[in-house]
Amino acid sequence: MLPYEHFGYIGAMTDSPNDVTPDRLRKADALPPSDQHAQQYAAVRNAHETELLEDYVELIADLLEHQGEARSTDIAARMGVSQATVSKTVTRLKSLGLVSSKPYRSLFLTEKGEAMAAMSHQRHAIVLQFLRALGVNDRTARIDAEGMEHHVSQETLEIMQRYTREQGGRDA
Amino acid sequence: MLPYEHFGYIGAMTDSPNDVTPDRLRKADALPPSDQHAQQYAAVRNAHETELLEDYVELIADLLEHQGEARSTDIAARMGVSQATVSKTVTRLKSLGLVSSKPYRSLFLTEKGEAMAAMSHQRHAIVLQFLRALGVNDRTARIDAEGMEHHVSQETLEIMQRYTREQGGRDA
DNA sequence: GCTACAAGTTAACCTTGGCTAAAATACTGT
DNA sequence: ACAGTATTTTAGCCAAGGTTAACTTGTAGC
Ligand SMILES: [Mn+2]
Ligand SMILES: [Mn+2]
Ligand SMILES: [Mn+2]
Ligand SMILES: [Mn+2]
Repeated sequence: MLPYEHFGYIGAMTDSPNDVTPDRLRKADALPPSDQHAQQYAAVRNAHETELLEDYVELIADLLEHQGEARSTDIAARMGVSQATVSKTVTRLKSLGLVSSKPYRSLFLTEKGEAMAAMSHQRHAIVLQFLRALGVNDRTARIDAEGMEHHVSQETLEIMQRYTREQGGRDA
Repeated sequence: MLPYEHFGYIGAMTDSPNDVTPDRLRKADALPPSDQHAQQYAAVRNAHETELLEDYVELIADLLEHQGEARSTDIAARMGVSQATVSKTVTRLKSLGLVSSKPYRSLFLTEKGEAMAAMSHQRHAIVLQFLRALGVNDRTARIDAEGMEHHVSQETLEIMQRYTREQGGRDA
């Protein structure tokens, strides 16, 4: 079921055999101090806690804007999961005060939900536009952005934005 | 417990009020076709399935290289989780044929585990070096790379690598 | 106004990835 | 050699995010 039964990638871009990497690059390979290292992983676990919620509220906002309402069938279709899964996640979103709805009716965002959706949307757009500006194919850029967006710091976001702005004028 | 109780970010970089965005940029905001959208999310769910395994084998390889052995105490400290958690995850890694060890002894990678570690390490390095080349602070770059690495396509990796190579000579 | 179908919910189940507390094993110093 | 400490494993717990199957509710057509 899992991949990694076979590896085609390595070797193609492995460090060249006669390695001439200067030391300033090589020594960066050492492990970071243990506590800093732990903070890296903690940040990732943290991002994973809100990731799905962000995608949901963002999608709900998009549906409200582009289709007028956010039905859980549409969410299920767009997320590629069952309606039961959507139902359960929506329950969680409601209990977190991000979404409101009456049973068997369309979904809405609370103030808090809208704020989260706006932030997520903005961040998503910055990452997507950056990837396109870098030269990544639109289809691929959308896939990568969907995952990357949740792991990009404020600092990096700003740099991406600057790059896109400067690069944007060049061609596109 | 979860964030998003308060938002400081928005407004700082929201689309400017008197918006002059040309149409070619604006219309990209439309939702992608439903099935393509679903594939985006599926790709993310997919990445999440192997993410932790990749981080583990990568860390084990690093420990073997830099400390001579990979003890689960060290893994627990570096990952910032309890030893019980490491023990359970290692059981899973073994059942997947990525790690081998005798009970109460140090850990080793199988062939398959080493292949996965090498790939993961390489990808991780490309992303990290790219972020640094972009101008992201090392500490931040490490945090972002730890999460981003699992969501970067081959295509994007190659572009990142090229950028780092070209930009690398400029300053640094 | 019924009937049929679409949409939404609920129940029961599974895996992953965390935790704490307790038990088992290994290691170290005297 | 063995006492005490450090390490590893196990057991029992929990939440998130997924599934299918069965049930409920809403809605459109006739
Ligand atoms: Mn998003
Ligand atoms: Mn996303
Ligand atoms: Mn990694
Ligand atoms: Mn990682």
